[in-house]
Amino acid sequence: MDRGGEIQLPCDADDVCMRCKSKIPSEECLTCSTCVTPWHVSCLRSPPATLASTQSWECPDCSGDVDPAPASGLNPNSSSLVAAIRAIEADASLNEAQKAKKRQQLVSGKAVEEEDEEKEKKEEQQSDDFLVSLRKNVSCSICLQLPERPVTTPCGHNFCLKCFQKWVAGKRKPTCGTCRASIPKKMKDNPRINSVLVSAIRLAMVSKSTTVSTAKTYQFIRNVDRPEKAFTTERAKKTGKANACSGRIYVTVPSDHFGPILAGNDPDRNQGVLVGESWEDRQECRQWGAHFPHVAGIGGQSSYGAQSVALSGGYKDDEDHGEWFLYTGSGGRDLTGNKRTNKDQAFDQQFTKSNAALRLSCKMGYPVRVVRSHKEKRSAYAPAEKSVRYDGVYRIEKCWRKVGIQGKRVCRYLFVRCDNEPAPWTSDEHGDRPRPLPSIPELKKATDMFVRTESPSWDFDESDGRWKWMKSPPASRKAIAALDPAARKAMKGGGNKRDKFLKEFGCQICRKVMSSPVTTPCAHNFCKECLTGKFAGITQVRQRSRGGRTLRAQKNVMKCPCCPNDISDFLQNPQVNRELMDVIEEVKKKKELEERQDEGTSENSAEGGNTGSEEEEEDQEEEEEEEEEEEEEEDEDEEEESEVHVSEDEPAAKKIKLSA
DNA sequence: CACGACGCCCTT
DNA sequence: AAGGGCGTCGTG
Repeated sequence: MDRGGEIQLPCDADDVCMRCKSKIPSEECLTCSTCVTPWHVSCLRSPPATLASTQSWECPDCSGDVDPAPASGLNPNSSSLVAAIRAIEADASLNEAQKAKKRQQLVSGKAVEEEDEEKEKKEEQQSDDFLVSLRKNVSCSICLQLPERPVTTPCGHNFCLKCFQKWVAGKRKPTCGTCRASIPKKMKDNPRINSVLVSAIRLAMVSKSTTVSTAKTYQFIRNVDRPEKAFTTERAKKTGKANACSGRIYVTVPSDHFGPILAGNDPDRNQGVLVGESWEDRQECRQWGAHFPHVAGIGGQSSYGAQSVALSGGYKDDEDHGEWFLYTGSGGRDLTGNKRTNKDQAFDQQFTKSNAALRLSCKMGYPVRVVRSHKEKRSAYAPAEKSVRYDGVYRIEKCWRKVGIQGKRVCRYLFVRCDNEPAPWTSDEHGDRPRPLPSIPELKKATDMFVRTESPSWDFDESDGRWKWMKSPPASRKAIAALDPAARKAMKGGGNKRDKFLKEFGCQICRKVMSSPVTTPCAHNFCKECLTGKFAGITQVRQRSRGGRTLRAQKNVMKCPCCPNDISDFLQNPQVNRELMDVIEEVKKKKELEERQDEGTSENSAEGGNTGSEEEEEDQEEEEEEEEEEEEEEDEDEEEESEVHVSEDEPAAKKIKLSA
């Protein structure tokens, strides 16, 4: 057989596995968590072993498992069925009923929802100008369709991944299908999805059906232009995480959200933030909304309440007993000299700022999220691994002040766990039950004692057997106010789809819309000038000499500004992605024209509004805020919201597929 | 707009 | 092992 059969291959745009050449029902597809490419489970040499691992599964291309498969590598049918069922079980976007239906379909050999296809076709016809220009300019020159899982060659041409792979398969010296330039071996063996193109296409597909885009997408929108991996400036990138840096917030809760983060607030995974989940560092923890401040230990507002605390070992007075702990307030430290922290307690703490916020949460009986860091060395309950872990919600039963270990007064809080999920350190199957308060010797010397008198907002419902909001949680004030000036500006002026669209084409160096875009083999996009400018004056090879003798020239490694890849070969002759450039130009032109005509945006007329784009945007904001408030009242099990988000992401990819 | 904050990496 | 030093973002 041909050599291509030995190489592990994904499914193509028609859901045909490129390895076994058979049409694969979606139940037997696994999607790579990195490149979002579908793969036929039973054609994988090493399919994920556990249920849990299917969720963060990486395809052979992304995980580097790219050796030729043994001839006997194909799995028999029975195991493919098992794998397919596993895949269904792992699909977090499905509820139990939907899973059951899928399993049934799988066994009976039937599938596919026809109505959806109809609907999507209709939407296809009302395609807006983005799509038109996308289709016209950015198409795969092999299949002439919008590229599915687009890859960009160093010569600046775009293809579907599958088309590209078919094109280069078996060729010893492959050349570009468009311009005949030779394709480097690395690109041939390991093409990378051009994610900028992906999201641009997605955005375009989504933008024409956003009339349903509702409430919770707001916070999501706010963050789309931020990097997934946290970094900001070149310097920050260079110094890694030495300096706190910005990154996308993955959840749709505002920073003043109280209580657990539910599945409906988690558009990416649709599972919420689970007790026991952990992250590399505070920054990553922040990105999942468990604890927003990336340095401070208390997340909260003095006149509103505290939403979360971190136990990181920074305050010696902390005393951790797992289900309950004594927490120390913030401040009282000398931070002169540009310090972020200081172990010495220099002054008395007061019930102000975040300390007041905690006291308010105590008074109201709000649930407070708790994260524990590995840096807390003295606690038996802190995670052993280098991580920050979400441990569920606690209530503050009382607070006071005392003279701390270092001789200054500190604020003190008694936290008692009240979560419906068991704590990470127990083997219990159930969460907490109301428990008697522990006796605390230090209370004898306490001053400024405060105990909650009113009934708590978050309490145990005996009839339900679970903790829930007994009074509605405080309405979020952050949905609008939390917008940083830049994002706010973007919402107002650039909130329309065209501007968002242009943002997708931002240079990773100058952050502006790319002038002449180039795409590296590692699939990162830059203005040509920005990229070449970065390496100006650096020669490809370095001449070395010693004692008057000339030594062998050494190659200079040139790292991609976005990843560790060496792009020195690409830099010898970086080609502008003309197709991408044409799209950008076209969108820009249209935008200018519109601005000159001073009319409201014409797309999205399904809403029936003749309002200008700005007004429309503002209206949406208000609507969304209201929904936000009402939503909070609902119980944990409610998952209406989830579909909204799924429709924001999933079908977008699907639609692209259908159109191809 | 100034500044605080239970971080994080690097150098000594 | 300890300490210097700094991008950030929310708070007030």
